[in-house]
Amino acid sequence: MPKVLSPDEIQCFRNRMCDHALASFAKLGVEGISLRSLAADLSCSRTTPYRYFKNKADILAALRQREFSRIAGALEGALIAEPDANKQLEALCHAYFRFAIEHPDSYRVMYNVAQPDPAQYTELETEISRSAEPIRHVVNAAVKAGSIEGDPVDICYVIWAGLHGLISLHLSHLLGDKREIETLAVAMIRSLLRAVSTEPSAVSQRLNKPA
Amino acid sequence: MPKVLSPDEIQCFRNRMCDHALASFAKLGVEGISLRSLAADLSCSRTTPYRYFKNKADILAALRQREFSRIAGALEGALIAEPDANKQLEALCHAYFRFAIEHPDSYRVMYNVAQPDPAQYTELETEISRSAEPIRHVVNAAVKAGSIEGDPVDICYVIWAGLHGLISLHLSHLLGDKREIETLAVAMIRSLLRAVSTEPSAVSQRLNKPA
DNA sequence: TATTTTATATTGACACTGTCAATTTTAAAA
DNA sequence: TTTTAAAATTGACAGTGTCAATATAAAATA
Repeated sequence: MPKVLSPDEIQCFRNRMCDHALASFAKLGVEGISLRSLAADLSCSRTTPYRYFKNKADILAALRQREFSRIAGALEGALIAEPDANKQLEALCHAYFRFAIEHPDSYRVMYNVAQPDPAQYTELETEISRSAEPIRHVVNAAVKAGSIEGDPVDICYVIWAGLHGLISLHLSHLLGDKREIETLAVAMIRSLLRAVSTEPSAVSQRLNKPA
Repeated sequence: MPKVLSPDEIQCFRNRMCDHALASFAKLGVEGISLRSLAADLSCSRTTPYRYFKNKADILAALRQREFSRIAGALEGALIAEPDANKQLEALCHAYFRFAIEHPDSYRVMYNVAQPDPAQYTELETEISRSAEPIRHVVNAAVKAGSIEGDPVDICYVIWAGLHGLISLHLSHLLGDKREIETLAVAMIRSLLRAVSTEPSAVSQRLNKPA
């Protein structure tokens, strides 16, 4: 009988494909990169990828699932043992920014690429919601501890949107290249914590005054 | 001699093309819509658009320029005569959200579509920076009046990012369809004003407590 | 070892795309 | 009515995603 591909071999091919697709999709968009050129990168024929992926959109979904899993892991790793829930939240926000700045292609593929039939890829959606869990967890704890106040879901969304908005504008080169993104990230995190915290003194500093 | 197209006729064709391209590009992306199908919408031949646009990317640039001009006009119109700079800023933020919610396709085309050779389209970039001017103006006035404190550019970016982030997540259906976007918008604006304001009492309310 | 078997890989083919060149149409000027 | 050149159409080409048909090669069988 024939040689059957082992699960490891299949996973290896899929990973190599995702590796090559990551930078390409992020730079030129999914439609800007041909399946044929990706196949050439892997030194295989034009239709070989069809044995490992259903179609081109399936490659994108696998890639996004991998990258969402990656950021989820990074955020889970940033859940430090720290009694002060506000400091925990601050560390988490910094970890979110750090991942986006260090892996801009990943972030672009996660949020800036149109995914056809998103509801069809349940494992992708699982990783997406896993990536949101650490913030949910810390915010819930902080609300229970009383260090921040309000509807936890609203707070999560406001914080997430603040982080995501700044990263999104930065990655679209809309923030003026002279501004240091790290400085803006610190300002944004300080603003968000100040907005939701019950004790203004803990994060009392305002945005930097002009130099 | 021949019939020469008047500037009005040229503008009319370009506008009709942008009208059809708006919803199409927003829904399926630029590469998901063929120039040929757009031409069919206009009941003209496949290559007729090439007399009015340099190429497909040029259609996108013209469309984005038009939509950025539209939001710029909306924000300029929201610059109310109001002595309280914080209320002015709040009105402007609401106008920003209102435009995005009422014109989701426009917003998607403005921020969610990869524009090839962006630096080449100077008139587009002009409209982009015009759309940012009202916020800059109000923030500068508020800083001068002392009602908000900090580096004006940082503050503009933080506010813009907060608004944009929430809209971006909403338009990507990442906010949970049950949440009312208007509620979240109010919460976000309140958070941003609270974050930059010098007088917490003016915008003292925190995010809504759970129901 | 030689043959069969069948999963894997490749090539062929098709409809479709963006864009240029060559051609036809058309309306105003002569 | 004829001329003229802008405007519109058609032809053509390389390139795309994807399916069907074919070729390859490795493992199981004889």
